[in-house]
Amino acid sequence: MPELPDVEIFSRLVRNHCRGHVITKATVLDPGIIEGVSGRALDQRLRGRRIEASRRHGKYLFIELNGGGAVAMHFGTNGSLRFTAEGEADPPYTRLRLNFARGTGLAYLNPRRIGRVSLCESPDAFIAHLDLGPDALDSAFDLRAFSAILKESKPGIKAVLMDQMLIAGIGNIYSDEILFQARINPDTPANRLDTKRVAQLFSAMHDTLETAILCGAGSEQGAERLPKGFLIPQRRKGGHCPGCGTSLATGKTGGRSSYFCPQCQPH
DNA sequence: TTAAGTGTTGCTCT
DNA sequence: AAGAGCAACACTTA
Repeated sequence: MPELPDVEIFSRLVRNHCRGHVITKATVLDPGIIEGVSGRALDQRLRGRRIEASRRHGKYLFIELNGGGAVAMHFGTNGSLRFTAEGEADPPYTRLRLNFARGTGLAYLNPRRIGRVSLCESPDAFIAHLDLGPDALDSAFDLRAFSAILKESKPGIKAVLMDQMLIAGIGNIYSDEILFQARINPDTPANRLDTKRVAQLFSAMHDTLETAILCGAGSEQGAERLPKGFLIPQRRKGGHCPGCGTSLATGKTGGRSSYFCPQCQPH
């Protein structure tokens, strides 16, 4: 679930509610989600640090601290972030909590415990180390750069959109949505898309991701607030194309299920 | 009731 | 060597 739009919402939550706050304590409720440091070391390194900024690259969130360094978060399959008020109990599945003065806090939730939190010297170094591709919404990542990547990729376009080393931020759900909006079949080899379709796809990628952010993806009601014409609310067994009403088709790529309209997205 | 499906990443296998 | 398959996990649906 947490793909680029969802993580963007989390990033804004940190920016709006946590920026400027000093961490008084880091409470590790589940050491399993922390990578590279012990719970004790994490607490020691975070105590007294102030949150300066929040930024996102692909599906990763970076909480930047004064004096350098950042907390890097990945949300796996169903993680999320919640700002907690004074006296508020930890939401279910809270794995880590950053405590601020006056009793407020930031809770990292992760029911399935897939996903992780770590410390890094700098987001840029972290991104380089993981060899992540450009963020899908980075303004420097233009049609020209997008086109160059597709031209050199022969796998199906869906697999290419989801490859974090090529383009960062798009997962199983939004790749289906983007391809539906662009009316392109998920199995089309990326390097076989003509110039016009590549431009349509690039535009659909931007529109879809930006619209999802505007609709508050990541929040509980996110999916329900998506505009008419989106595939996601119908993306299930027995779902129908929001455009033509045709029963959605399903496919499998690398163990991931894809949903698409056989009418609007023909081969 | 047991079994399959879900979502992301990283590893193994071919 | 690219591509498939699976493990990690907890929960829901068939």
